[in-house]
Amino acid sequence: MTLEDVANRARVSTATVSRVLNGVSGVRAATRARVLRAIEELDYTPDLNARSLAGGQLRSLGVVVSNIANPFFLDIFRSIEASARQRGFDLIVANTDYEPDRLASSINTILGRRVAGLALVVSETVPPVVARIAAELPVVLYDGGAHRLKGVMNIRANYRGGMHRIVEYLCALGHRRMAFIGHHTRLGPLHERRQAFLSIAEEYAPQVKLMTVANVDGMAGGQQAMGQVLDSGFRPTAVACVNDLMAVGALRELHMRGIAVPGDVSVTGFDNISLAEFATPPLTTADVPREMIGRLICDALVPPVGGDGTRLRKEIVVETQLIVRESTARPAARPRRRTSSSR
Amino acid sequence: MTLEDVANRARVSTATVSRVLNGVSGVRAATRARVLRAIEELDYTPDLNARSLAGGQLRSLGVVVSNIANPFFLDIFRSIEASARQRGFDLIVANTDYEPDRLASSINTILGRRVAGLALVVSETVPPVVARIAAELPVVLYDGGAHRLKGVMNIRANYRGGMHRIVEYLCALGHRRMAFIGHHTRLGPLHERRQAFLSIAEEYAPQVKLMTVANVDGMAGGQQAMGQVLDSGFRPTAVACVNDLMAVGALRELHMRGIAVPGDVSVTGFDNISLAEFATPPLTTADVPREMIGRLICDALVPPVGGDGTRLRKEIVVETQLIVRESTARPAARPRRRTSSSR
DNA sequence: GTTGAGAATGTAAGCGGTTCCAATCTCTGG
DNA sequence: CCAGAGATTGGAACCGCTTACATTCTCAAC
Repeated sequence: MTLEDVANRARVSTATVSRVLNGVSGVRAATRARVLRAIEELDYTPDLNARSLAGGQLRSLGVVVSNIANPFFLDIFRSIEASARQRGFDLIVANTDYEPDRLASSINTILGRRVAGLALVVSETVPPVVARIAAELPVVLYDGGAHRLKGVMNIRANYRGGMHRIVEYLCALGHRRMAFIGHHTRLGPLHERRQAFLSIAEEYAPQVKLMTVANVDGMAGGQQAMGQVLDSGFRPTAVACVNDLMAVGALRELHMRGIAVPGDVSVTGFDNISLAEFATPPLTTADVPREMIGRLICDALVPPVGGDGTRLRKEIVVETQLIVRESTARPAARPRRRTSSSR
Repeated sequence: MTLEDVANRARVSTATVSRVLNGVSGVRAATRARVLRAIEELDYTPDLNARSLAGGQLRSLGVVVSNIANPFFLDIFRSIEASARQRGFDLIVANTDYEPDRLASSINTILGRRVAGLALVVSETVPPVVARIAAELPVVLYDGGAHRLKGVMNIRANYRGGMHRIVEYLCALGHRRMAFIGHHTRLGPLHERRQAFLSIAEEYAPQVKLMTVANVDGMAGGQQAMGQVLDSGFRPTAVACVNDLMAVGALRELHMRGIAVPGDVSVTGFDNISLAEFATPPLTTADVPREMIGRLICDALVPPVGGDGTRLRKEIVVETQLIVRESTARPAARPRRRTSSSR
């Protein structure tokens, strides 16, 4: 089924069919109806490849995510999709599994499809080639870390602030021995997050004892990391995890070892994925407004219907919000040791 | 950057560049090298649209899933992606949220991109139009229910068998009052699953007491459904859920009401998503080999490198496996009521 | 009935590849 | 040294659609 078939059936030229298809004004109502009927009867589907080749409006956006299995990324993806669909765009996704190499090749594949815009929702540091790409089409980077690329809009959550609130909260509860569980800490943005924990913890409680462990993302990674902490002999009263998924894994390990949460150890996550609420116990975490982020990304990529005079904003920082649930509490009442011996 | 730019730089014709790009034999090594260098220097990316328009090899597959937020579908998707990537194919996804209308439009969008094959991993009943599509390209349907469409290969898990094992197991433990929690039971395949539970339970324990509740997919849906069961006054000793995600939601509700699992109530899931293992308590469930399913789907869609004489098999049924964890146990020792009164 | 502006529709040139077929090379054997 | 088979490479048509430009209609005003 091609445009020509439709044109023949409707006894018009392909140009007219194209006009009808694209809602261009200047087609007589009767003609339009005839064309629409022909389209209907032949149930014709335009070839999107030919369309974008021919220079029609690009109607799709590219999205690259680090780990689609992590609900955090998935939620953002879904939010972008919802916004995009509303504007008549569809999405092309690629997943990198945190491998910088795959980031580059994914970007190429997507670019090969001539998308209208590109969203990089990744925790890897993006290659410099992105700056060149940004000259040709709108590019939005989520969580790109400090690297500020020319022409690339940066959206990020204030992780430092969120972590600040979490650590502050834990300290206020009385915790002094803490551990941090993360993954892929060699990757820029993720490393940064660990640093944030360290510096904030240090600032808040100079006498704090710390340990950080890294592993792979996911529940299994969190469980394993928690095991490492416990096996090391270090007995933190609180464990902060880089995300909720790992926190759930940590909870499991604690549960299996008969360590009560929050009785013996408090655990915190980050992101506030829906699972956080369904964990046992429900996780104290920092909410990252993924829905809003997805919307912002889409807004940035789709040329707004109004004037195009407005250039992209350089950076948008989204705030997080501390969500206190039941995985955190005051530490067990034994840290008096030092105090009592001094009296 | 177009083919022509590369051709000029390498001092050859576009035809030759194309041959190099597609690995067609019959290009002198020296020429090939020259072309490759030009490609490198210009860092040229072929326009996939133009390529598929021109009738080159189609290098992408379309996948439609019902609910990408459900890890079950996500896992299958990822498995397909892994297999596809290995063969040099990439994926175009669409999500229907269980809405039959969106199924139709998703299929159109994907077809608009001229994919090499189409996988429908959906719980909705597929529209008859699919049969027509199947005449043009390979189509695989997962979980398509009873509707056997001409030319469409059907892959499905033996849900009935899995449910059989679950119910059998629960009955063997001594359960007689059971509930079933599902979602979207008006959709064919999902309805079938509920029926399977009903008929099997009936067969196994004629005196069984049953209740079935339906809601939306997801943890929240499971929690709500569990609430409905309890509010109704019915006190089952075992609750079977249509999938793990809903089971986790059910667990949460039980936990909040102070009902012990498996002490007071046993709970089972289905699918064996990774979360099942991390739930509290870990879920007894039926493992559906998603990895294998994804591979089978990909194998069916990608024309095997060997002879093409082999036509698609009509149907493949994948077996499930009972995974016993800690969410199930014998019912509390009070169901003697009837027996004791008769003595 | 003409005329002419503006509306409606048709014509045809690409968009960036692939591939059939023809043209040109490269060699081997006579 | 030349013919001719086989290996390389170039030329150009075409894939399905959009769009600038040309052509044809329509109809009000003269």
